Amino acid sequence: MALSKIDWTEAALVALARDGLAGIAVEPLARRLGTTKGSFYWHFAHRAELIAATLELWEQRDTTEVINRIQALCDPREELAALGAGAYAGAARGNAHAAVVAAASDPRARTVLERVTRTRLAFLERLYTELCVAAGQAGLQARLAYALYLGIGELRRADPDGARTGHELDDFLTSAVELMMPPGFAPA
Amino acid sequence: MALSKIDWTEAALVALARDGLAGIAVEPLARRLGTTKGSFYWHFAHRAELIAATLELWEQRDTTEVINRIQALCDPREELAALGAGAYAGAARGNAHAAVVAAASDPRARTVLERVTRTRLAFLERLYTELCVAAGQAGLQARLAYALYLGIGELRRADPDGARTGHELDDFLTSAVELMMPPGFAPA
DNA sequence: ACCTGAACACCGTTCAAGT
DNA sequence: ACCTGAACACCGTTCAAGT
Repeated sequence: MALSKIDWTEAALVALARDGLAGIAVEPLARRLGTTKGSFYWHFAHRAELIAATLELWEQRDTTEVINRIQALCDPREELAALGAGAYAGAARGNAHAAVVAAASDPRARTVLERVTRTRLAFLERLYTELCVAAGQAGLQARLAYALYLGIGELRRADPDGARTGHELDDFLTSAVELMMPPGFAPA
Repeated sequence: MALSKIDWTEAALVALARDGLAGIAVEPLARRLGTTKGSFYWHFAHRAELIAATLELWEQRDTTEVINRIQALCDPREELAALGAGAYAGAARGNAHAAVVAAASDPRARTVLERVTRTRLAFLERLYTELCVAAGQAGLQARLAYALYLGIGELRRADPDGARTGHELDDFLTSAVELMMPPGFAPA
């Protein structure tokens, strides 16, 4: 039965996380969707259009929607703690982010990645401002926290079994959230 | 004139950093080296063999040799500070690391990446032990520092112009090195 | 409106033949 | 020992033809 642009884009997002930008390949996707390449070229002008749609979908899912969910907590300390926990859990869910970073030499990937990065940094900076960090320091604090967030995810992907015991992992995440809190604030 | 395995592998490492695992492609490399695909298949059994050689070369350059250079400083605090500075500078030099992380679903990439990660963590853990961090804490400290190190690099690749002024960048790196120092130690 | 199927160019791989 | 050049399979792209 008839496929839509969305069907192709969803499948492409899965492929992006699995095999990087190169994984967004028309023929393999067509096979997986049980259709032909000709079908694809009805919905999209070319592969580049699918890539653009996939990057947009990734931005929507992993940035726009995540920020909305976190903001619903309405307590800056809890929001920070949730981000700290999400750094590790999120890395398990998918490595689309890793794929986009690796593809940063591609102008299309770079554009989306920069927008996502700035949106996330701005969100964090606002959080620190709400936590009464001096206006001049909130940006620095945000960058440090975001670097730690990114690194936690990357470390997990690089060495999934690195923390042998659940206890080690708890200590690691607790310490990470502590580092993300502004001085004088206990984690929520 | 006659090419060697090394010539191909060096070119492949450049391609890996530029275009990811998929960038290690026989025909484009042959074109760049001014030769034919047939030449490649004299030196290598197949593309997979070139990929393996490239990952080994990456490990050698970006882990083995880096650790040797850092260790030559012979002062744990200076070594940590050098690593902190290198986190940012290194990200500019190449994103082979990002390519390998993104390719972590590939068993060959994952194997090398895990070995590199454990080697680096063990090096950091020894550094913290030399800095008199309690034996039970050095591992945790190492993981936090390495996550921050990775994240700094990834943040730079994601948003190269994020720190508008050189002053902002200095503050960022100074704070990062401070976070990497064990409590009670001033940066070198 | 949506899809199939055949065509062609590009890259991985093989291999017989050249120097 | 090292390389060329032709061959073939796979995927991006096009397009005429089908429902």
